[in-house]
Amino acid sequence: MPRTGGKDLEILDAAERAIRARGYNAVSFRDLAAAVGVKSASVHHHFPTKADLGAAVARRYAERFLDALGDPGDLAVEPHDLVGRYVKAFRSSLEQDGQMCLCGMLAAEIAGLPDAVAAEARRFFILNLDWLETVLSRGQDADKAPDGESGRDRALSVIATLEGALILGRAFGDLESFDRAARAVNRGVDGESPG
Amino acid sequence: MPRTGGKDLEILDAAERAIRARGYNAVSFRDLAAAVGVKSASVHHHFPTKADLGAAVARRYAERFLDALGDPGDLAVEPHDLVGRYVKAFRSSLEQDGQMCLCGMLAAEIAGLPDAVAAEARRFFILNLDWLETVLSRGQDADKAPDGESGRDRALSVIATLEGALILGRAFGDLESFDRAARAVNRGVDGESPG
DNA sequence: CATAATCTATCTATCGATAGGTAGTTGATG
DNA sequence: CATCAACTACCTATCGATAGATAGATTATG
Repeated sequence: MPRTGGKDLEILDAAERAIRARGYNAVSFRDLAAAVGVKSASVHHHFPTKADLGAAVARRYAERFLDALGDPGDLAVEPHDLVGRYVKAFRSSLEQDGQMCLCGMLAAEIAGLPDAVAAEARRFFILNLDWLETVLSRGQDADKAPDGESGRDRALSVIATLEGALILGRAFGDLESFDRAARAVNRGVDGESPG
Repeated sequence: MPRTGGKDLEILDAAERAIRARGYNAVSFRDLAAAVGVKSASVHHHFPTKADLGAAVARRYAERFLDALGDPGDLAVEPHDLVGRYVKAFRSSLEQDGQMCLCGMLAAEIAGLPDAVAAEARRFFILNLDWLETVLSRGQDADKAPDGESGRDRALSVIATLEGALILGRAFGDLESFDRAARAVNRGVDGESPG
């Protein structure tokens, strides 16, 4: 077997976990090396610079995240359920040791990041907006958006609410704050004239 | 005159600016000292430890932020206008060199912060939720919330959306992303059955 | 044997923090 | 008014720890 380098993945896992917990600038090669059970020089062997490592972590994260969401145009799944899946993807961040969304964290720190890392973070949001816009455009039969708000606008507000809900969940250290903040997302999608 | 120590304020200003731009862990005493025109030892004279400085920055930020919002129970101002003022307070962050909300940044990094700093960040959100809940309870005449959603829930979603909108605005480096994401906040407050 | 992976050892730069000293101001005492 | 103690705000110099990164030797693998 060609062996796809299990250590690479171990390092990426450790780096992702550390960045999501404490931020890019609070992560060191020595910490990661200790977590994986090697010396820091070995981490440099797999990822020459910290920017290389950070960009690789962000790229893998975005890819995995989008894969888990599935096809936004899948007619076998209702838009409502796809949005529910989307909310759940964010919620699962918090469930794992109260972690942030990796790219939400990176975007907050963006002014202090290497260009390559910042670019990957931006890419994550572009891909997410595209996915959400596709889903939301299916759910709206034109009469659902009489206020001139575009699907892109709704996609932006959905992502914003969920990233912010993660921040609140972390600040208060609970899942309930996230759930209560994120409730508005479902309401906005199911249709908003109750009476 | 007792001289209220103008240098303290200069240091707090520089620290707030740096943390909001790049995060707590990307800020050093030497950077701040250089920005203010003194040596790093002098910064320690005013704020003995980094935790002291971080907590002082967060406390002042929360106080100033709440002061700017004014009285949430002021009957001379419509709830709609108070929420508009709230959105504007967040938007002004982005207008100043694309900065994050200080406490949004701290909450994201919270797992890597000294306890005293984390506590101040939490306090910011408590105070904001209280303010918003007061405003939103005025705007709802019960028939506006038939879905069993509490004022606290709405307050959580408003803050979440705005913190997330700042993240998007930073990721894309523009004000438009923020404005489009934040539009949902105004819609949710003005009432949501367009007719 | 050749290559990949890991090690030891070390470099330079910077981190937060401290020690000790020097002006300049303030306030009380004689 | 003159002197002295106390305090404030800086400074220089340095500490031990850690940062990212590199060189070169060693080990393991195919």
